[in-house]
Amino acid sequence: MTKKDHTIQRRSNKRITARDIAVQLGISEMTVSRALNNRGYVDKTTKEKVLEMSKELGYSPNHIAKSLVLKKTHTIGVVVPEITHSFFPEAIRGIEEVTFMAQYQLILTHSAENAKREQDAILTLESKRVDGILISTAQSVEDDMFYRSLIKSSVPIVFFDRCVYGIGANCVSIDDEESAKKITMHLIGHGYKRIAHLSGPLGVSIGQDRLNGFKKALKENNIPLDKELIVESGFHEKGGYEAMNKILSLPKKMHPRAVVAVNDPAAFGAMKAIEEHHLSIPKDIAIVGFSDDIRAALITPPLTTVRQPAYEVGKRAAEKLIATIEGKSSSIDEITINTEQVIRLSCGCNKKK
Amino acid sequence: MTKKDHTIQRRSNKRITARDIAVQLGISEMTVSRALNNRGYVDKTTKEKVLEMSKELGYSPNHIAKSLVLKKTHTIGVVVPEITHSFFPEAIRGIEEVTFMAQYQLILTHSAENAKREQDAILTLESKRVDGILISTAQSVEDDMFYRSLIKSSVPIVFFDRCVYGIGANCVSIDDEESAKKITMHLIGHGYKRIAHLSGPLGVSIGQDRLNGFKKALKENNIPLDKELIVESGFHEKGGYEAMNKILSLPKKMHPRAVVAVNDPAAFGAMKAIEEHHLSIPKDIAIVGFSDDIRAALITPPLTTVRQPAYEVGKRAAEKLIATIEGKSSSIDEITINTEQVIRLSCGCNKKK
DNA sequence: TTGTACGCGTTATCAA
DNA sequence: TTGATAACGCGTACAA
Repeated sequence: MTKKDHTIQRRSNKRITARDIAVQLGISEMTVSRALNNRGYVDKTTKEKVLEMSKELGYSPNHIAKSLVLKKTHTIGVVVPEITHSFFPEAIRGIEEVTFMAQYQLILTHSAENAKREQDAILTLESKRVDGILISTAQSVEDDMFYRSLIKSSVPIVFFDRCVYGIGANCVSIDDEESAKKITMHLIGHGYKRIAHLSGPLGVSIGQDRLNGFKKALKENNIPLDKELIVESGFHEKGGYEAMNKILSLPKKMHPRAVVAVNDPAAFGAMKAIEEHHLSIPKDIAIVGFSDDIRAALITPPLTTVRQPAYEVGKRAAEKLIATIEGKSSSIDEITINTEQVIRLSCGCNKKK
Repeated sequence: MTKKDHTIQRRSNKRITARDIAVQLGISEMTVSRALNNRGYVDKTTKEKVLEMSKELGYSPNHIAKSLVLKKTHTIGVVVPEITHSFFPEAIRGIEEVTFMAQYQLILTHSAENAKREQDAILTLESKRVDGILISTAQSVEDDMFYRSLIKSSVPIVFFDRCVYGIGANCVSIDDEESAKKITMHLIGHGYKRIAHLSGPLGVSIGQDRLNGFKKALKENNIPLDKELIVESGFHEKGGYEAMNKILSLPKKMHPRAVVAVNDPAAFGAMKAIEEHHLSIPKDIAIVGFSDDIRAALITPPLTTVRQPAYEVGKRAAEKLIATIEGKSSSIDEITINTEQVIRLSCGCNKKK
């Protein structure tokens, strides 16, 4: 039991356990456990010895064993459709800030917009016994059933950004409908009447919501809805480009005077198409996006858009999840985060007023 | 043991275990385990029954318990300094692709460029018994000692992008020095002689490496090094702006004709400073960046830069780590990934040739 | 082909 | 203030 022994003890590459410390000190594992976790009564001297020996042996507590008995992993699963979508790194950052403070780690999974992969990820997360899961769903949402049984399971869930509604699940998202309505109103308020919409995939809630907001704005201003001016573009540049080309292939007098794109990448694609048709933005066609992509301010002309506070969404979702995990919240909430309009040149609204 | 019983069995919100399945079927836990994992001999009929009952009860295998006995978590820890740095989402995406294929999950931690937080993260990852760790270090690297003892521990480590050299660790990174040298050579090749460098923090390897590459290029072309033209800007826009202002506060005839920025954000800041001095890019001062930020192509004038294959870096690092974990690789490698020059207008090199 | 005993590293509980 | 025992859910090794 001399110092030398301790050194020798390290020989094998086996991990040091609480038992090793106990044996070295000639005490029981329980005392070691208590000393290391400040739980129950431990003699001050004993405690110091334990701490010292723990350092000397390079002890690293085994959280796996701890989790098994405590039934708590201090781990949260995060499922996102596409890590590189500029929105998600920001959102993850918000999540991380909250979970870091609360001492949870994050298992990050990426569904690649694939429902099957998403389900597998969630199942794995359950098997890893995460304490809760944050989900932003893939585009190809198939069966509600999976989510319905999921929220009945013992793992707390909070959806963020892309939610599944109507199944009694927690959700933190942008007020997509309201925001889309407002930005459309903004165009209308500046005299535009004939307005097109490049919509997201209608299977995804935000695609549907933004379309609805667009429609509501028209309706409230008694502007008739022209179905040919609503084209599904999806969330990417390519889709925006194609959708806009489709619209521009209409007879000239049917062209829109303004375009509301479901998001900025789609708007970028559309801008390319508009330019290729030798039309000017915003003189011939005004355009607005959605998301305040980092490129929006730099493109020519700078794109008017709706800023989504991604960090805030992630933060609030994580807060709600942790509150639920720790029993401080039992309600089911649908939280919406306010957006902010960023008026730039692409909508041609600066001059008119 | 009738069907009815199974349903009743679900009452409590306790998790279903292999034992529950065994009891329902009147067999042993081991048979259940074997059936579920396709290991050893199991009667075909028995196996089917187990699988069916497993589904019926909604069994989710407890990976925590599994990990404890198998001493393997199928989890990899990732430590990045700043999730939102455009480089990292890409790199994580590369990591994710590899680990997904190999059936590992990712615990993502973020050090916020803080060495202390990074160490805590690594310690926690060790306690969670991850099978390996991928690290991109924080700017404030303090003691090698921590890393030295880390790589001696039982957890395989691979550094990526920002490495700690000279301690015998695996590393996958950009050939920073070579790339910086090449882009500087490119400027020199187009007639620029008086060239400034906005350097990164010299405590970080990439800051040091790029500076060295810059110096080498000058040296090989017998261009004298002017210390006043090397200013530490750090990695952000603000630092680039300030550093450039410092340079522009020199007497006019000491101004550089070209600038090599440590990365694109720093270049953006510098461009702002140059414009505020009513100087034209590239006519008065040419500039090049490093990293091919998503904004580089859109800014005016478009920025010449060095594209870093972030996805590739992440991918290779993950491959090396998994190979090490699974005993298919035991060498210590320093892998460098080639970069690619993206020549745009900011360097004024297009016209001259 | 199936079952039994034991161990993985930790903590809760109760006794000393 | 400390220790012995059992348990968390699963897999290995061996026996049947």
